[in-house]
Amino acid sequence: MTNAVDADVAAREARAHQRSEQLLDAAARLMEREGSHAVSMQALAAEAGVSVGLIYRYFGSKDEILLAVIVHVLDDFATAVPAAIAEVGDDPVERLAAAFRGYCEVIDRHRHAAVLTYREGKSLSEEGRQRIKDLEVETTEPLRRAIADGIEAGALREVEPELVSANLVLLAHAWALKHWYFERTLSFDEYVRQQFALALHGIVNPKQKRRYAALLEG
Amino acid sequence: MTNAVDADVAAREARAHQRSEQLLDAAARLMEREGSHAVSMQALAAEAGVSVGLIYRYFGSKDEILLAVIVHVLDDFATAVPAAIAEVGDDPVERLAAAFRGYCEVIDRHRHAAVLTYREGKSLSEEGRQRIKDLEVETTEPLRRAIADGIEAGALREVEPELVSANLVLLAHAWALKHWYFERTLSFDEYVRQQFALALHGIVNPKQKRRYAALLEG
Amino acid sequence: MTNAVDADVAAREARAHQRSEQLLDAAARLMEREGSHAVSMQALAAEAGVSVGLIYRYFGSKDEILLAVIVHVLDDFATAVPAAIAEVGDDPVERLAAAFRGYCEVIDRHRHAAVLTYREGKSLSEEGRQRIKDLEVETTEPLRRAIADGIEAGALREVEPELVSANLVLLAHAWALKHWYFERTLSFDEYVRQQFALALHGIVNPKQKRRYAALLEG
Amino acid sequence: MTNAVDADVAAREARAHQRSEQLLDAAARLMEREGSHAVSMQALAAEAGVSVGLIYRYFGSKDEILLAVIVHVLDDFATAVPAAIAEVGDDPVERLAAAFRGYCEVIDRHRHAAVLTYREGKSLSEEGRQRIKDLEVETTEPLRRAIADGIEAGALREVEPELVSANLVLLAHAWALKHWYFERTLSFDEYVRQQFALALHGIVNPKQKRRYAALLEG
DNA sequence: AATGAATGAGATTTCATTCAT
DNA sequence: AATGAATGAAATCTCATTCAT
Repeated sequence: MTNAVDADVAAREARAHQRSEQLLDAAARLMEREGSHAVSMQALAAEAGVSVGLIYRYFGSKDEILLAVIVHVLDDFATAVPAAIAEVGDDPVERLAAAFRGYCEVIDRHRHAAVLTYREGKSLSEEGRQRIKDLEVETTEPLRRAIADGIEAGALREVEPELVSANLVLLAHAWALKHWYFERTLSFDEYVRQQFALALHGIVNPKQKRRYAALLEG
Repeated sequence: MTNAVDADVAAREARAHQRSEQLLDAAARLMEREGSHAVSMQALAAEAGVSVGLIYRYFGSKDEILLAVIVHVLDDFATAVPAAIAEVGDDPVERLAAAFRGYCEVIDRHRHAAVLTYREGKSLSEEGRQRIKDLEVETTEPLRRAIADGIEAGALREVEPELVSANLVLLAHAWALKHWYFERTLSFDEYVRQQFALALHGIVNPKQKRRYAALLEG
Repeated sequence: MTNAVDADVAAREARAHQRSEQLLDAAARLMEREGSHAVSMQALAAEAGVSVGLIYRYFGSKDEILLAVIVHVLDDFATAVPAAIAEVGDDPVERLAAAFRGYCEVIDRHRHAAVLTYREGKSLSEEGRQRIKDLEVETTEPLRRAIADGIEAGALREVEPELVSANLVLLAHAWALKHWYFERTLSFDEYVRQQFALALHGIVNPKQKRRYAALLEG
Repeated sequence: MTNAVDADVAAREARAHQRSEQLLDAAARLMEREGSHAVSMQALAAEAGVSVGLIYRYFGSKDEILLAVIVHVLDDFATAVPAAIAEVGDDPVERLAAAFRGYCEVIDRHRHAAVLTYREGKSLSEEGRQRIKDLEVETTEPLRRAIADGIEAGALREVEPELVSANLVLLAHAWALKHWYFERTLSFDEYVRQQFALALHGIVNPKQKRRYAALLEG
């Protein structure tokens, strides 16, 4: 008996989760197509093929949806970046390259949603803003770590990991922020390679340049 | 007779220009204080000390004001960056440093308005969007030029001026975009120097490093 | 066969009655806790521990529930007031006192629901409004009767039983209507005694004052 | 010049006041006709013959309108009751009678709005609720005062002025609350006289009954 | 040239009611 | 008999824009 009830609860939760995803997907699609300012509840309902009222069963307010979209992206970072790092060897610079590429790929997947972080936080609750900041710090940790490791291993100069990782994140975001500009001359792959090469030139230990020649060429 | 009419026209245009400035200033102040989402026509009128109706005598619509604010910032670039360059000598790297600093200073002056460029342009007319893009290209020209000169002079490596200048612009904008993050650890001066040092490391011709030691140290 | 069917019908009706009670209790609890404006169907379902859908099996609409809550209070009067009277002797004034106290006790039991009677009846059906009025007349009958008896017995002055009973009902309701005011200075018992004393002073036959001295003192 | 500006400001304020009155009148009319639950912003706008948006120039929210309607009634008490008292002589009982009649007349003028005070205060701000309570205390002061004077002068028994005045207020409100009931048998004048007579019987000093025979007869 | 009252469309949010399971 | 997801109308409130003065 208990099992049956448990199963019911589980099934319900699964459906609820599915709905949430459906709504977040619709929100992302809508931003993609109409721009992120065009996400009205009516439009979202229409895009998701549900009624306005239903959205409020899954999200308490419009801001909550905005927050969820952002968190969704940040969650993707939290999963994808470590996974990308895990695929390469122990070399800290290669790990950094993998992390940067992973970061860029997530941005590319959520090009319009990714920009939301830069929206003025007035609409977000203080709590939501804090959560985002925490997640941002958390998701950039792999970058900072790889940089710090690289410095310790003598592969990189004595740079400020905080600043350098922030810059790399910014370069990743730039693919979304200035997409109209970059896409005219660069493919995604070229963008990633060239930007990383340029950044690496800025931080690599000059004595190790030969070792990272491939990465430095872009 | 004609002269009198001409004088009238000139006077009128002068007043009109003054009014525009007054309104754009008010808009900037408002964004600074309340965030750029809080700029309603009513709030703008109150801030500028005029009536709502009057605003429509000088701007056809709210979007036109948005456009004007952005153009205003871009105009500041067009004036200030060349001026900054003119103050230093002929060395292309020093010119680049001056240009970057000039760019950052403009951003710092219009911290909230500067972010508007990244706003999705759906609300802007196609014409307006094009104008902004043209101006952006124009205002970044000094950076591109300094980089190209630096390469030609052998001070810089053979990098892509388009990409590098775009990155420098991005770093300047980052002072506005991620201000909450950077201001915790860096003053404006430190930000400018450290970012430029890092960027310069990425593009300087290794053989010229000694010459630019001061700039490279940040 | 018929008997079996009858038994079924009886069982069903019993269950239905139980459910109704459960829902009305939940409604009362909800009003008590959140105020009577906060009774939404969803909240009611949650409070009663049933589904929204189920409520519609027992009540055709929200207004029907409102009506039922009111009727429930009035039913309590219909039961409790005669019972209170039955506990005292034959003296009409003592019967009146008992009736008033009984009336007040019902109000105190349903403090929030009692106020609903004063809600504007636009939401109630004409039929429902009529039913409430009829029940109100019916439940105040014991008061009227006691007053009439008191007059006939010479214990009370020649007052208008209609008006006096209406006033006593009002004083009972006032315990709910102005509870925030009275509870600051009076306990329920004090309220009942003092109000009745005051009212009795207004209607007692002066020549019988000594006889009712205890009640007149409050 | 200053005078002209002052005149402008004064004229504007006068118009604004007129608008407020117009809106409050419309709200009162609407309650009268449709019941106080039917006052939606749309309906109010339609009734007042203005647009929805305009209402928000004069009142910050719907609750503010509700509050203003209530305050309007209470203000009427504050004016009318002392005026009514001023018309009669020095006798405290006659003053009390005048006050009660004044109170009832205000209620009769705002029959539907008067009931709003009994609405659950959840919708009112804490500040608004406090203001109402303060005004209620203030407007009932003349009644309390007359009663206290009557006791001191030996015209009334030693009753509790707080309780008795609350009851008189309640009787006045009852004309609105139970209008459907009383209007079947009593005119407004009869209602006022009979209720006051009854109440006076409850509080008059028995030795002074002859003196107030007229008032005691209703 | 200037005002600001007035408009009304549109945004977010709630909730009584229905219906497939 | 019971569920609760889903609906959609209606409510409150905002704000770009217009227009009489």
